[in-house]
Amino acid sequence: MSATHTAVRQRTRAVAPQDKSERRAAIMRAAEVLLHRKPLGEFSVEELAHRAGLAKGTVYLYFGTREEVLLAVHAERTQQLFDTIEKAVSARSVTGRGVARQVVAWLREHPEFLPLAAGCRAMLETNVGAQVAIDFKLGIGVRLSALGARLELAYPALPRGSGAALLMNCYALMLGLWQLADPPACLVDALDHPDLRVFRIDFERQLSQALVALWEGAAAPARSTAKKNKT
Amino acid sequence: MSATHTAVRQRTRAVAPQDKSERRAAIMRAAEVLLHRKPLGEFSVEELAHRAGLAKGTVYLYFGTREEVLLAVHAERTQQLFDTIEKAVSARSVTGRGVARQVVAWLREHPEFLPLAAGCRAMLETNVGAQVAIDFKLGIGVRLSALGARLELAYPALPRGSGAALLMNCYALMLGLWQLADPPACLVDALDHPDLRVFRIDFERQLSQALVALWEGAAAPARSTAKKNKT
DNA sequence: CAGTCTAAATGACCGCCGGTCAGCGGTCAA
DNA sequence: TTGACCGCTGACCGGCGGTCATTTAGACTG
Repeated sequence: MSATHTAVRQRTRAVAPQDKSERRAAIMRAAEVLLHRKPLGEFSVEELAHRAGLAKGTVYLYFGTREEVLLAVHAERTQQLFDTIEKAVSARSVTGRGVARQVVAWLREHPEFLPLAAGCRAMLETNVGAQVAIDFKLGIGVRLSALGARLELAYPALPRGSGAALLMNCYALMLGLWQLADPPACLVDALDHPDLRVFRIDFERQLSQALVALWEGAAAPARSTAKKNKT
Repeated sequence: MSATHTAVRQRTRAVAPQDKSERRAAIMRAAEVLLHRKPLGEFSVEELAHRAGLAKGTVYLYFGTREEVLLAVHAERTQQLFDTIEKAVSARSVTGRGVARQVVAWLREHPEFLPLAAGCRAMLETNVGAQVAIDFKLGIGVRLSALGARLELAYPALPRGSGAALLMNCYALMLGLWQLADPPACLVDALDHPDLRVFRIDFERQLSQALVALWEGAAAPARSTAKKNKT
């Protein structure tokens, strides 16, 4: 009775472990393309599968949930961002401004990064396996610690142990500033309104300036802080 | 044939404009309660309506979409946060540390604020009428400009016109730092892992310190910035 | 090369949820 | 009293994330 299944062309099968990881990677590539074309909210598994040349069910052989696909893509991109920062920090003389310029340039080349980053915590909270979430955070944590330490070496004014915290602050500022200032599509026409003028900021410029402030604030054990608590 | 409708208890009707706005407010109150109880991802209109003692369809008489309910609640809460900041800025002597302490205290009392704030941009982008989005931004923009101006008065070291930008930077940092550092439920057990130690930060402490750095960076026309571009 | 068997791939199907709308009945002016 | 207006309802719809019985590629054996 349930001969509902039609005859089907099946894709060549991924049997060897290497084939499988290639297929997994192919899905992630397709996801990236899709993220370029559509806003995050319209990212559907059906369309992802279609773009990857697979059936929807196949995607779920390689990823647990829709969010895990997105998280995997984001983890990869984040490592690339770390590469960029690492290169900048390894430059002759490290300044907040110099690093900021590199990061801002990288962001411009990867416009899909910030939307994903902004949705990241909600994904971790909502629909991602605990182990996947842990692995994601681990990948970032390891890199962040290492980069923090390297930063302290390259920039001796930094108090010992505060390198990673400085990086987190910078990342946080970047993420939050984008969420505040990047105008959603439905608002672009209205930005001329005088009371919306506040939001017409030069994202890259303001980000740079704020990063420099954080940078210098971390280097100089802040005056008004020093006298008070030092635990 | 379609006498599928059963006999029904109807709620007292909101006829007068005031009744209507009260009902609208009641829905928002119910939404707040729901946000206390459940994570944002599990916020369903069905349950919202039930908690408000209404049918699902009735909610859509007062709000256009699920996201518009959330946005309305968030707008209200944001105004409260502005009130807090305004009070802090009106204190005898304004310091970054003083304002930071007030804000952090307010955040602790309103734990549902940051998750909503983090989802805010995605909501504006995805499923909110253009006019609603504009009104939301307007409400914040007006307040932000005013508060920025007042901040410049209270804190003369600030360059003219940079008050609102400083506030935006502070808000951005707070928002981003929470997204980075506040552990999702599924990660709380794993935080003992050495490579996750980086994320075990004292949110309130790190936020305070970073805010102070931004504050002082804005007050002192940054050294390394001054010599370079000034457009 | 034919036969056998493992498991990769498929897509129809399920349940959930945001959103709709035809109909019910409370309210109030005439 | 009455009838029209309109606030409210909840069954229903469509879309989407996720499942799983079924199909069959293709590895392996003799």
